[in-house]
Amino acid sequence: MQPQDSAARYLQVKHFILEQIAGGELPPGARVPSENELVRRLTVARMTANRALRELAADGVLVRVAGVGTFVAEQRVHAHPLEVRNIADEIRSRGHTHSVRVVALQSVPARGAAAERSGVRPGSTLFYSLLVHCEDGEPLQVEERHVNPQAAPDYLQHDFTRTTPHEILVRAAPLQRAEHTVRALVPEARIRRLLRLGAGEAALLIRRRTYSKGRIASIADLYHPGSRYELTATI
Amino acid sequence: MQPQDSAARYLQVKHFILEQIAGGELPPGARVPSENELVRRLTVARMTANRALRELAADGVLVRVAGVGTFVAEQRVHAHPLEVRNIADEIRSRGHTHSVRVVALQSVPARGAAAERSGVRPGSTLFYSLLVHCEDGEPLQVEERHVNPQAAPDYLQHDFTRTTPHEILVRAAPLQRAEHTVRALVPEARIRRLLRLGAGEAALLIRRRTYSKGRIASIADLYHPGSRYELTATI
DNA sequence: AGCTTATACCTGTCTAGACAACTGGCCGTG
DNA sequence: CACGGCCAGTTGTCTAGACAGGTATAAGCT
Repeated sequence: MQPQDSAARYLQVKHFILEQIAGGELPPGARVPSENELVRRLTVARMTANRALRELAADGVLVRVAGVGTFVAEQRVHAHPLEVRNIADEIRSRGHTHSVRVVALQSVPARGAAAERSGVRPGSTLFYSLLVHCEDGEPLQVEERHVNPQAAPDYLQHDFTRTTPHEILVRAAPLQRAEHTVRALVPEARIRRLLRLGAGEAALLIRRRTYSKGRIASIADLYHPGSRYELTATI
Repeated sequence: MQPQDSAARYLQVKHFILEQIAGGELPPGARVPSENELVRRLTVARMTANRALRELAADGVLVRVAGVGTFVAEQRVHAHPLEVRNIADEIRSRGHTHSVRVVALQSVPARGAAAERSGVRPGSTLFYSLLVHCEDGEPLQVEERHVNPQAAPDYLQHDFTRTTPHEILVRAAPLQRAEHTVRALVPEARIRRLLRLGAGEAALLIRRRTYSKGRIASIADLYHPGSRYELTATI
């Protein structure tokens, strides 16, 4: 078993490909280096390159055609399963650019529904952030989040255009469990404007509650435009 | 490339395991033959056995622990994050009464989008059902379903007020896999009326594709009122 | 008894080589 | 020009062997 800092070779190959997709050197439809090419360039065995490409194909990142080659998959319009995965990776894995707009970032007193849902006593302080994640400039997710200060004391100090809230939380404390609730709704005007939705358009809301050390670490309301986002899961 | 009728060895190994799970010889939690055991019993290379077990683990069928062994995962199909439970069970488990109204039940020619999604050739026959599931008389789900006749030849003969389509399909043929797609939308008038939704209300659409014997067995579009239904998942 | 060590077994990974099957293009033939 | 065959490149798979690292158990020592 390789230690974390020197990842397995097949993971290095996967990252080699994924980074080129994220960086735009490999746009959708582009031909990916063949297995033998990877063998030469990365000095690995063909089986290792094969495993990397095969797994990326299984994830839908690549498309392989026997006898022809391996190509970057055309943009999948849908998301991956309901795993705890951040939207930035999801967008980048489609080869698109991810950008964030920070609408609000502050500490707020816990009160009313938010306090009740967070499980903290009313009056205590919560961190609050409201971000808009865009794919190629188009808003794809509004992330409204309340964070338990005990789970990430330096939450407000981060630059959210560089790291996502989820990454910060994961780094601060291991997340044990996540509860998801998925609903369809026609959002209030505030959310609608941020997502640039029409008046009658529906949104998909994923409310994600993450737990760390037995306490609620964060509650995130993730709004997505119903017309441009869908969740997929395979059992 | 092996021809279809003599599957690849690693697929044979996967089937060898899957059949023992399906047959009950390997209940959840049971220890699966180790890689070396499979090498001896099935006369394959260890890499081949390794790939089979690794893929089954990636699918969540097995759980592997380095240094210990490989085991059948606990409750597979019924505990997946996005498991969409039988709506009848779900309603009854809340202590409410479940009732069904059969709006349509017929065989239809496969054409257009439905044919394409089903993977059957245009012109062949599909079974079609349109049901409304109610909780205490209130519509909670519109179930629009296309069924592959090969998966359940006697589909149209059943009394859907007593058994649900899903139960019939499970009984007719073991379901291998299900794909779910979740979307939010403001439904067309036809669905809106069946759900007794207001003009601007959102609906949660779950499209469920089930596979049996490698073929699509059924495609179901499940519409739910956004205001009264939500999907929950724990990871 | 309690602790340490050796050991057998397990998964995880990597390698080098091999053969099969598919694809596209090149080239010669009719 | 049309057709068929050859060929290089690619993916798909399988093998036998190797080493690393984790885990549980048994043996041995204090």
